[in-house]
Amino acid sequence: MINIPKGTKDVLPIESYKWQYVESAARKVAAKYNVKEIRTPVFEHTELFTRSIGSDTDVVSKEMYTFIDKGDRSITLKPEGTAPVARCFVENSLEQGGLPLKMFYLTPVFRYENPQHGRLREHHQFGVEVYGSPSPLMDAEVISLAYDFLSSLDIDGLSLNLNSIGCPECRKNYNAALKSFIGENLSQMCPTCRTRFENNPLRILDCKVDSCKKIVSKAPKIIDYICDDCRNHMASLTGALDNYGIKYTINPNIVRGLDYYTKTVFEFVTDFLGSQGTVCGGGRYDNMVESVGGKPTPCVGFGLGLERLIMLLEAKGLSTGAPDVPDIFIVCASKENTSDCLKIVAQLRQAGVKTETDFMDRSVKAQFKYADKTGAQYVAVIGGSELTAGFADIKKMSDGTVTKVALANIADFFKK
RNA sequence: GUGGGUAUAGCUCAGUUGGUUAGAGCGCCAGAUUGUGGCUCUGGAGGCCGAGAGUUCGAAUCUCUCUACUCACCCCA
Repeated sequence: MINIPKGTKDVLPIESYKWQYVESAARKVAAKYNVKEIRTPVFEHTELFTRSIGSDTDVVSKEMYTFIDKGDRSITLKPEGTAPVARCFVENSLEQGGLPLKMFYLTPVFRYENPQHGRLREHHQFGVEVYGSPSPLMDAEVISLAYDFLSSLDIDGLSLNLNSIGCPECRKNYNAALKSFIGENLSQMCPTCRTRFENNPLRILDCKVDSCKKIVSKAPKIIDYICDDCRNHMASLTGALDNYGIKYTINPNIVRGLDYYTKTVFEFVTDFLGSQGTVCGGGRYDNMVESVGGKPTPCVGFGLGLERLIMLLEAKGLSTGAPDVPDIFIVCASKENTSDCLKIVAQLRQAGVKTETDFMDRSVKAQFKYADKTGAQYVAVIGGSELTAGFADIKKMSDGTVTKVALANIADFFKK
């Protein structure tokens, strides 16, 4: 037997309705905010991710599904949704369509990680990306969209953590402060961090080596180093969130694992999912478009994990939608009537009635049992007597009541 | 990458101090008088007991190795 690859999951027929439920909720909220869908390929040139996400990040340095294709190109399965959108934006000069440009995607993403509860090698994200507006009010718009989406699924009690990691200017100051602090202890740091010290000091903050963590815990905090502009940006954002009535917590420890973030970063976190509590994470990335070769364009967005979202709905006992069921199941009384029954089935379907019937040569009783299992709302037995009389009894399965309906009018019965 | 836990029917699990043809519940299929579901009853199908090696007269059970799954660190969604 060939098994499913590690860290991936099938969505079975019996549970696919849950996905349709959250995906349709996502599309609904996107429409409400005038956000248009964008679809990009599952794979991209590897360089897109190394340049935008940052080659020192965990995602790029050890979690990418990268391979050489038959044309000798280095290809990578998308490890996140933001960079491909930036590539698409630049490649198609989407700024010419007028800014801001608001986009969303529903996409699989791939990271070579060690799977655990709420963490997979392939997972799916609902993401929103807004291009062109530097305004903190747009940050608030994006956060409020995410909040709106979660609320539309009746999710409450998530905490919104907010932080600013500054612009390149304050990052420069902070890096200097960090470097002078780390510099004194550099000899005690791991080799990787010594490289980071030169290339990307900020990355040292989430090193997992114990000795490094110990030193880092005493390091200066970035939020104490952001410039007036960034400070004001944060203030306007929090003011807007107050206006919307969205509660938040300033959490100076959020340093996202993707290098492209600037200024605002945020996470919606739950304590219902064990250690994988982040359901939605995002922020502003004003330099990303430039890093993939476009004109400087401010952007803000988020990614939201659908697997975690569905797990959360289930953990909280909230609705995950309901499977689609047939309106009517046609039970064929005997083999001689099969073609007449199928004719009726075809007519009903043509009229838009969700219709099911038996294809297993079952007895009438067994057909009924099966009809019940499909969740069909109504069942009609059709055989010789019905065909000659031109009428059939339509049985409502929930209470057993029966209505006599002309065979020609069954479709009308469902038009109410 | 580093730890811990678990591997027996489609699913959830029993399996006693190693002892013949490996069990239950649920699910599936078929019946309970001739064309009517849910409840009940009866019967049936379905397992190389994760893989390999070892100990033993004999291993689902004991030992070792491997693999998979799972949870956690970390990171992320």
